[in-house]
Parts: sequence; C-alpha cells; structure tokens
Amino acid sequence: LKSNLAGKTIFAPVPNHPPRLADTGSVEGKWVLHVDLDQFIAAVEVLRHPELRGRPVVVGGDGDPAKRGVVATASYEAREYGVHSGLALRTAAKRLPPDAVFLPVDRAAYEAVSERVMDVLRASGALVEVLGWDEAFLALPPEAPRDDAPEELARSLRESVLEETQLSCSVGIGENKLQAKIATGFAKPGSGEPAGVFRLTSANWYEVLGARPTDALWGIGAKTSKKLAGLGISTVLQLARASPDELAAVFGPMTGPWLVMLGRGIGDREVDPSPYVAKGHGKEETFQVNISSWDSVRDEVVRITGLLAADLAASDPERPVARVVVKVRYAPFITETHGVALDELTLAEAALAALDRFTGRRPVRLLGVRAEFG
DNA sequence: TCTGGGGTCCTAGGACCC
DNA sequence: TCTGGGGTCCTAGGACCC
Repeated sequence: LKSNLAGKTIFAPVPNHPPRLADTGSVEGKWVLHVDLDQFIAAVEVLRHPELRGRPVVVGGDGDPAKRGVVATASYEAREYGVHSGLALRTAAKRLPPDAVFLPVDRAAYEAVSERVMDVLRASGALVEVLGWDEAFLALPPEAPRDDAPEELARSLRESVLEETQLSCSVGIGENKLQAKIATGFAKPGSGEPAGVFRLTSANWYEVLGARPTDALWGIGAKTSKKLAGLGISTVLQLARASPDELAAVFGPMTGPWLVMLGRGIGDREVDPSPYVAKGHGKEETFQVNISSWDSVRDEVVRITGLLAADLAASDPERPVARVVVKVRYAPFITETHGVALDELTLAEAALAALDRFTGRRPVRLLGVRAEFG
C-alpha cells in the first residue's frame, strides 16, 4: 500500500469532526482476521517443560542472564515484574524473583510448532498470510459463504488451535489488516476484554483509538511518535486530521500520507497466502567482550561469513547472491554498514572488501554479514 | 532499558546519462 | 563549455516489526 502512495489523491478533504471511513467492505463480508498466539515462545517452552507452568519464564539469548542479550519473550507471570521483550537479560534478572527461569532461544522448536499452528489455520479453509512464528492474517476465500459473523470463525479458530496444539491465541477482526492487527491487542488476556476476540472497524475506530497516542498504531514507533508530537500531533485522532501534504514535507512523499492513513484506520486488505521468499539472509553477533584488535575483527568477519555460507547452502543453495553487506557496531552503539557487489568474488572476499571500507578502528561490539539475493 | 538477531521498506544524496 | 532538468541506479542510514 505504502509503495503506491506517491502522487495519488486518496484523501477526502479533512473534516472537522472525527472522519468516518467510507464503508470499506464489511457489506461484502470481506473481513480480515489477525491471529496471534499468546506469549508464543514462553508457551512452547512451558508445553515441553510442564513444571514451569505458573512460574516467571524468560526466553532470550543463550539462557544465561549474566550475558549480553535481550528478552525474546516473557511469560505473563514474568511480565508482572515489568519484564518484557527487548529488555536486557541482566535487567530482567534483577527485576525477577529467584524462582524465575531463563531459557535459551530454540528457533527450530518454535518453527516446528509454528508450522503446525499455521496448518490448523489453513485447514479452516481461509487464506493464510504468515507474518512470523506466531502471527497470521486470514481472509475467507471469495467463494466462501459470508453470512456468518466473523466472530464465529474467530471462535472456531481459537478452539481448533487449542485442541490441536494446546496453545491459546487471540483474534482481531477488522475490515483491513491494520484494523485486524490492532484489534488483536484488545483481545489479549489482561486487556479487559473477554473471550480473546475483538472487532475493530471504521464504526468504532475513533471510539477505541482516537484518544490513544500515535504509537498505538502498527507502523509508528518511538521515533516517529516523538517527531509527530513535535508537530503537535499526539493522538490518533489528531493524526487522522493532519494534512498529508504537510506530513509529506516532514516525513517524505510516501511516509507522510501513509501516516495519515494509519491514523484513519485505512489499510491494505489483501491477504497474500503465497509462500515467503526472503530477499536475503544475514548473520550477526554481539560479542560478550568488545573486540579491540582489527586483526581479530577480520578473523571474526571471516568466521561469521562461514556460518552465513552454511545457512545459505542449507536454505537457498540455488539463489545467486548479488551483494554482501557488513555491519559494524562500535562500542558506543554506533552502527555503520558498507556493502560490495559480489561479482566474481567469493562470499568471504566480498565481506573482507566491504570491511575494508570501514575506517574507524574503535572497539567493536557487534559484527554482521548479510547476503542479498539478485 | 547499557541496549539480540532476523528481517523489510523508505529516504536522500551522489553518480551517471541524455 | 561557467552550466538545465529529468530519470534511474546505487549506497548508507533510519525506522519499524517480530
């Protein structure tokens, strides 16, 4: 959607009351559902370690809270202590009681369970667009009967996921992906709503979200929210009433108008069930101790490139790599990237050529190598 | 909050070309 | 040759998401 915005006149004049969307499709029964597993990673771990149920569980890094790393998922019990994803593991350890459990990230296990969940969703007959391990958008195929309220489908999805995988999920219902995605947040346990299902449409968009801060929207994070606040735009309703042109001048020709659309609850409705095709793959590592010697930096780049090459050989052996990008994060958390076209070079040669573009020789905290496909 | 690792997309500036 | 304007490609950085 965003990539189609430039130069288009998609905006009605800014109204002086809460703008109402034109009816965007509920009449046709074209609902979008968003399914999101509850505390997915922690739930998978509790399933295979039942003795952990009810205890604060934190999954992240290699499971050692003394090391550099962040929380990937915290169980609801851990969240009670202010522990949330993105928090440094060491900080999490300080906040949690001694009976808290720290576990390493086990990607393969989560991928396997995720596959089963997505299969259950597909078995409903809906189109399923996978969004990650624990999320998906669903749409009824066009030929499906559409007399059922979407809540019926939502409830039956929750039931079958629970039955087949023992995992609970929340479901958001909307007229587009944006609405459905945000609706799920109101369906989550502890959100004050019953039943794990919430419907957010043009009919209740401003009632539910109008007074909320702009970062309640999917696509607006801390930086953009702050920048908007500097323009006097703090709430979703204020964003909805903002001028697309003025925001274009500040945020760029596509992002500016797109932000206003977010504020108005306008979004993409197309659910794309085609398999995910990566644009590239990368491998990066934060070192437990910063690296000061540039010779060691070179050695580490070669080593990480080897790991990446093995990943590529396993996942995309046939796809030609067009470009290699090296990322260096210096000790004060300043990150730079440099890339080179692969051409006739090997992956390692290209990575070293990219590394040669770096002139800083300060201590390094992270190195990354990324291959982009042609 | 001493800040992971895997990604995606957009922006802006410079190179280059006509 | 004192100097336009537009298009496209490449690159680095930024922001966001899970």
